[in-house]
Amino acid sequence: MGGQSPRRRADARRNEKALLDAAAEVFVGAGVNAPVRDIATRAGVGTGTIYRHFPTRADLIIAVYRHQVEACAEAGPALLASSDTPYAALAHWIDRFVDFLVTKHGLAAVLRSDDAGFDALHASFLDRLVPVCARLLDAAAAAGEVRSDLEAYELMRAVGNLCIGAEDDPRYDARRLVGLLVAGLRPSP
Amino acid sequence: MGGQSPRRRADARRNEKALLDAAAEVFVGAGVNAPVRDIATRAGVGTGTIYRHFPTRADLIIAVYRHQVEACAEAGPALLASSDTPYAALAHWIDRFVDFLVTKHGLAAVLRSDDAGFDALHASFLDRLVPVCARLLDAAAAAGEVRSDLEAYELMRAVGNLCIGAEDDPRYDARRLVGLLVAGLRPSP
DNA sequence: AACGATACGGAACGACGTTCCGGTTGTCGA
DNA sequence: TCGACAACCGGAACGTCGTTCCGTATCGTT
Repeated sequence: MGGQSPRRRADARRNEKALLDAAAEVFVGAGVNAPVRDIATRAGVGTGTIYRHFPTRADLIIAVYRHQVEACAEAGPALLASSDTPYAALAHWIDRFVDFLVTKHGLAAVLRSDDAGFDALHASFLDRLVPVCARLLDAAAAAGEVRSDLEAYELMRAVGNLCIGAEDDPRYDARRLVGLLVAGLRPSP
Repeated sequence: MGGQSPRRRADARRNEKALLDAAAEVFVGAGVNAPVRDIATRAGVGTGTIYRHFPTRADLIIAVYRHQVEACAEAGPALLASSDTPYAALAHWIDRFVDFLVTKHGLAAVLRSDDAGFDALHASFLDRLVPVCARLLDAAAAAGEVRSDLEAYELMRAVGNLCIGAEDDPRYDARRLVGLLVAGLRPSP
């Protein structure tokens, strides 16, 4: 991967960028489940164009948040190197992931796999982040700071689930609950 | 509440029961988000009839699971009386709640509030169960077994969220993760 | 300038939740 | 028993959504 194969037409490249920008704006206001037509209108293109560039809605979401997911992934090793203990690094990294999810309307809700069609998004995000989480988790387990019988995949899904619906309910503080879950990771006495 | 006010027509009562039975069957196979038309067909009625008896889909879901929610609510005080410690009672009760959610396809996913229109279901379930949970939580807090800075509402929502998508993913064990969360409730050392 | 490949726009399709209304059927008083 | 009226029913119809399809416009090249 690297070179964009044969070189596409100028209008195609222009429209792809317009769509990404429009989608990002619409997502902020109306959540990741905003109607496709709204995104197309905002970008000034037809609905057909959106599907030519992003075969499924999940592909569009992936593209919009690609950079942020990448940044989160890269923060993992950095935190491990700069934190006092592996457990502290894990806790901070998960905080960062939670911040990402909570600030994107409805993104967490779409991370769950049961809605067919979002498998691609599910896989894309998790494929990138689970190994990072696994490294932090393993380091903490090796240091005896957490129990060692939990998969990173399971932890990531749990954190994602805990973030669902956290945007519009002042009585529900996802950050705190994730903190509780992470606290529950410590080895039983 | 108690007496069904003026006494409805016989066919109305018959259809309501047929609808409840049909919905329960369809929910098992296709989840609580099964198409309304499927339920109407299975019950042998038109789609209009379903909305006359249950103004919104949430009302139908509430009616279908009313008995099980009630049973779960009643188990709370019983567990508190029969368990060794309040914390054990809380843990068992939450296990029971998790069993309920996990065995109903997609029910947990619909407990989150962000989908407008499911507010009624959200409120109905939580209004009944949050006080029960609060009593267990308070008892455990009073015994010094758990930290005391968490609302029952928040805990219930967290447990509900953790159960989302637990049916169709063998790599995700909601019961265990809820267990971890409950473990995280213990006071910090 | 002219041509072929490429990409565009938006009408069209099917599925869904929900509403509406003409026809039917229970119920109750006479 | 019977008629009339309110209650109730079925399913067609509407609006919204994601997605597909195809006639047309545009780009890049010769």
